[in-house]
Amino acid sequence: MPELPEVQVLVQSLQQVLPGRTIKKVTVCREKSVRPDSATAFAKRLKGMRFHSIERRAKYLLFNLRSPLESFQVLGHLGMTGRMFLQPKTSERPKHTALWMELDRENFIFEDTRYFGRMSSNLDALDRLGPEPLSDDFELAGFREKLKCSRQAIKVRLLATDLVVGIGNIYASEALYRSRVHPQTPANKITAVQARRLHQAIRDTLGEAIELGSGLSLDWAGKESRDGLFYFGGQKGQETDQERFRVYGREGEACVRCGGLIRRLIQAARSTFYCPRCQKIR
DNA sequence: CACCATGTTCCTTG
DNA sequence: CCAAGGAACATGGT
Repeated sequence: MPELPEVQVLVQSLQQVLPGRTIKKVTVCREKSVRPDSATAFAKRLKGMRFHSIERRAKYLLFNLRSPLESFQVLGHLGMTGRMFLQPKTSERPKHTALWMELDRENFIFEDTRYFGRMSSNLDALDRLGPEPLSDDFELAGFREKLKCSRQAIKVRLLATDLVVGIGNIYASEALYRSRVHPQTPANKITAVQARRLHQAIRDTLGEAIELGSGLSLDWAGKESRDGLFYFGGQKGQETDQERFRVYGREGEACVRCGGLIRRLIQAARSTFYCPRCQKIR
């Protein structure tokens, strides 16, 4: 479900419903979904803790937990297919529930079909992250400097987490299209003008997606097979990916800017979508 | 059966 | 040694 905007919207939603609630019990259904902690130690450590607040860093959710005796953070990552939501205690848990927490009247569910996601009380993953794209730490000057250090195609660079965090396969194509930069441009060949446009396009693309997602009502019961949130459409009758994305998933369709045909190519074993007429190399 | 899929890490290749 | 490319993780949809 997630790239940065989807995680941000989820964090905002959880922040509305979790603070103040106590974890009565943690059940780990899939041991590998708690890494690198031992699942039993993780469950034991969380029992009795209370949610204080939830934050986001890159695509990680950070749960601030407190008790009269201690306070610590737990990290969550949704991988490709993770979802988190509250469910009435009487509801049937999803088939691919990775772990669940018993709260008061409801259960907190971490469901993850492909099990690439995880939860952990080990925060080491946060150490190696680049700047947040929507914060002041994401400076144009630094962005340009880092681009100079690699000949890798810009699309592939955007997916690494050292240049800037939070951009995934969908928004990489979208941001490049907006800034009219060809996805195969070597990073060190990006001009000053292109870098400025791309820097702005990254912020605009992610920011607008968060705004859109923040306005959708959520399906907290987790009944929708698609998603309780807004990735790939959210609720029926709402805006779907077909309206949200300008190039992603639109191979063969007409570019809304120039009418040319959107093309798909493979970079680092993943699809990239772009308009060959709008996005020229150099 | 084929191919595709929102993320990240690790191993191999050149 | 380094950068870049690709496989792996696991499950499902079309």
